[in-house]
Amino acid sequence: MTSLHARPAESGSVSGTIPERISRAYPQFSGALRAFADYVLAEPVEVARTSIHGAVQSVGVSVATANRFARAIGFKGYAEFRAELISGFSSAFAPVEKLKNEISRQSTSAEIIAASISQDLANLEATRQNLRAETCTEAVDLILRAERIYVVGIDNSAHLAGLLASGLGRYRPNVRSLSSADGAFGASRQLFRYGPADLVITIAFPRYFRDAVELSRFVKDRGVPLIAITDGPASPIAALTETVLYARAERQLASTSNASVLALLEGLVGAVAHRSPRSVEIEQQFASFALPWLEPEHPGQRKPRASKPAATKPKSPLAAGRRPVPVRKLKKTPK
Amino acid sequence: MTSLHARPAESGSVSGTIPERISRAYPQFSGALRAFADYVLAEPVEVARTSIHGAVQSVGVSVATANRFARAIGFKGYAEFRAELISGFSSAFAPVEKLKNEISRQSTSAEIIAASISQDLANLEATRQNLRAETCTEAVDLILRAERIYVVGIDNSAHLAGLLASGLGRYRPNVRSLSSADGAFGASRQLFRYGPADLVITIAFPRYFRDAVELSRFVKDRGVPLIAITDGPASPIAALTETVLYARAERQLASTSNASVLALLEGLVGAVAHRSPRSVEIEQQFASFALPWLEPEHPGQRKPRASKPAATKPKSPLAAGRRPVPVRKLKKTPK
DNA sequence: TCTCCGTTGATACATTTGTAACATGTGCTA
DNA sequence: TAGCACATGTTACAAATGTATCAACGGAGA
Repeated sequence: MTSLHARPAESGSVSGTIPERISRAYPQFSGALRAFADYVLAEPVEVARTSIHGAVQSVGVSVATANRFARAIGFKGYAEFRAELISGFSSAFAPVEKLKNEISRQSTSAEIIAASISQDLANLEATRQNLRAETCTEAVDLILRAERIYVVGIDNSAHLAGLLASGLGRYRPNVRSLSSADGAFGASRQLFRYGPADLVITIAFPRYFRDAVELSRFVKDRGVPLIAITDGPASPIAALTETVLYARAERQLASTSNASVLALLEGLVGAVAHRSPRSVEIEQQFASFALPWLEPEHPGQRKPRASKPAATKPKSPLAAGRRPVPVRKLKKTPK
Repeated sequence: MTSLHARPAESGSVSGTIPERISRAYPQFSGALRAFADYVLAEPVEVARTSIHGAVQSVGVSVATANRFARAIGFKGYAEFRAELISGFSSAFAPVEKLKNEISRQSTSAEIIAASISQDLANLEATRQNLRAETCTEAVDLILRAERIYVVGIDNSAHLAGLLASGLGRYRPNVRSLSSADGAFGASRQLFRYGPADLVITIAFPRYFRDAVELSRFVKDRGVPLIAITDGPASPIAALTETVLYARAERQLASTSNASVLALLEGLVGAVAHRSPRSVEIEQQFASFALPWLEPEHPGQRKPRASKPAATKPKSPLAAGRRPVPVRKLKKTPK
């Protein structure tokens, strides 16, 4: 990508993703080269994880062929090809890296927002990959079993705590979060009464607030189950409990990104809903209960926005043709 | 890919995904090992694509440390670790796309959370692509110009409104949001006093609450500038103002996804910060002001033994003095 | 202060991985 | 059949990558 210096520019295929490059060069290929190219397309991970020798062995061609292949699609050598192949797995990464360094000069607002969102893409990607199956199950179990649930979050995390609490509150009774009115002291007054049948969920991201850590340690010491939601094993609350969910929340423009954390929390709520016996019913009941407060849905469907034709804007693909679905059915019963 | 799972754990940490292994071994780690582990978690792609030498260079530890790290989490050597790391990328990719549509059967909690996050990835992608440069600039202008700012959000969006308000509050005076204590009536009491010099930001996603729509219409009619944050041109509040920011927030498991909306909001705050003259200063002042409430650097972590306190690379001036991955400086001896 | 111990990095060495020169083989044309 | 062009494989060598040993450093305890 960057340092293709002094190459004899024989073919035009010097950029693009690996599959693109391959299909561009494919017509000229023959025999062994095609075989290898096919294999790369079919089993990119296998190719990525082994060396040139390993790869050719699976295909039955020679190392020379593999090497020629890498050059034929525009790389300096096999090593460069492989490195690029690996990067390709993480789609979100490439653009972010660029943007990261480009901010801070004169950038338009749209660019900054885009960069910020890009970084969240990378965060989400990482968060998803770092999920641990066991821990997720355990967390959901704990939530379903708990008599009372208290969500602790300070400062930034307070809002997240509120969102989590209100999400869980749809399926579980007695969920509350540390509100700014309580403060840590008020929280401790509440938590003093919590026991092994209850549950505390602490959300803490850098910069870690001491109150959050101490409240968590306090309840944990008293035998209250604890779920920690934080950014990595190095976090002070990760050490307090077995049940830790990690979200990556890095941010160029501020200390942490709440968006990726929220994505994790919403996923968690989804998982709880999925295992709650009456979740569908509950949603539907609420939907009809809330009806009077809702803006009347355009009756029937798709009435063209008559009077005020906002005709200035082209219809964004965002809303292209689909009405938001009020309630999604989750047919599922607990095991 | 995930097939290492099944086998019985014979000697401690010999199974599981890389992040699992890391978090299991993490408590015993210290100093350099932690630094390297953090880097692996933070930049897995970078680690995967370069050799052991390249990886350690980015962290600032020695190759020996990286090698020890690989063994410590149960691999025979660094090469094996790297191969496994690479495989890990794919496992997350293929299945998730499927899951999106296949939920509702027996899915594990981790699968559901992963699917949920995947959907948010798609949402973010769409949101980023649909940004309109003009609108973004205009929104930021409005925010910077406004004397007072009121953020309106009901139900779900209330928490988002709170987050936006507290984000903007760092750079602008007189920002408040509709708190649950106020209710719509309380809000109207406030907004009654707002005029053309002020600004209202309304966040509304399906299901659209009538209160949000009416409050917005009310203020707009009185000449108060309005920024709408919603899901598409079909939204009832999109029609009320020119300045509409769209976030895609579709969700399989619930009516809307707040995460992608939040990503947009955080981007917006970032853009405001970027154009605020004293944003860096403000962040730093706050950082030192808040110090007493923060957890001191973690107990087990990073002893100041090297007495080279993390010679961090210079970062964007906007980044408030935080290092996601500490780059440790090696003392280079000339050969 | 000294000694012990754990942690870490430097470096020489072993191994793996990639490259390029050369060899083989096949099919075509004269 | 010789001669050539092209595709492919073999293999020696070069470069890179990974490993093991050992020394330096700093802290804890005598």
